[in-house]
Amino acid sequence: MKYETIDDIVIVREWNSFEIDQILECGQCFRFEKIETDNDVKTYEIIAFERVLNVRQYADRIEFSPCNKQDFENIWIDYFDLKRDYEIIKNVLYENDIVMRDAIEFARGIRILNQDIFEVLISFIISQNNRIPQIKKVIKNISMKYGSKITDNAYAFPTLTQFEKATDAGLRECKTGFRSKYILDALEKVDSGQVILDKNAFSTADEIKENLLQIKGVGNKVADCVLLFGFSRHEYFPTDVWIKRIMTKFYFNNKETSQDNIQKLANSRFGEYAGFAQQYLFNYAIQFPELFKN
DNA sequence: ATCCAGGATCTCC
DNA sequence: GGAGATCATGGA
Repeated sequence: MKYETIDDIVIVREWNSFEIDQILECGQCFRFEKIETDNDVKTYEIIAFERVLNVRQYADRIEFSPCNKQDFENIWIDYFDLKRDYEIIKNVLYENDIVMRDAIEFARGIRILNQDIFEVLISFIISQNNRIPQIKKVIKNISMKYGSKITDNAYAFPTLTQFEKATDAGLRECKTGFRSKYILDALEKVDSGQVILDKNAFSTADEIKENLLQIKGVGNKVADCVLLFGFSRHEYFPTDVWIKRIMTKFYFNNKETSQDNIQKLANSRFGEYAGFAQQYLFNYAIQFPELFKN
């Protein structure tokens, strides 16, 4: 990947497996806005790591702005997972798997973002029994209420310290609903050190998961999302209703099966790339909901 | 109006 | 250890 810096714009001219609309709209993150998409350029605005980033993708270049060289190298290369070769992953997942082939071909430009762990934790607590547009609204409400103002209309996701003034009533004003008590429990346990959101604090991913599961409102699926999207544990395969539907239909001959069987199949078939497979499949499933209507 | 959503928990058996 | 109700909120 080659890039250069002009004023406050970083321009990438060579890349593979990067389509900004697919990366953001595939359900892994919530703090973005589509500015425009036409034939020449796709423009999105992202809020992450206390910054607002504008991404403009043309046929021959991708522009990141405002962005200096340091931020690009210290933050965004990791955030967009730009050092990983997704062609290798896709080739492995392709083998002997016509379903994965279709899912990947449908969105070859997906990448798994490396997001802030704390933000991922709170965001996916909010995601339970909820819809993506509503999740985005709630997170935006929370950021406006407790987070720092970055620009005129962009607020950073609150830090743990900023969340200290959060109350049940305050969170409910942000439309968190019944999840407010779960958020408060997460905040308390992270603050006390009972739950540790540090990539280096545990030797195995299963220990991280055990640690996360102590939080009231964090179950198997939310924990797996935090592991995959926050802790960069790409072998985890978050199994929500959509994954259940698409796995049941295409890998279990449309016959209902247990969560455990789905996990086992994902592990044996996708292995260390299960998390990537999950994102291709999830994205594929939500784009064709009519496939799963009985 | 009724149903359901990137689930988890509680209750009951 | 599985099945069913419940949890806010809002869009279809």
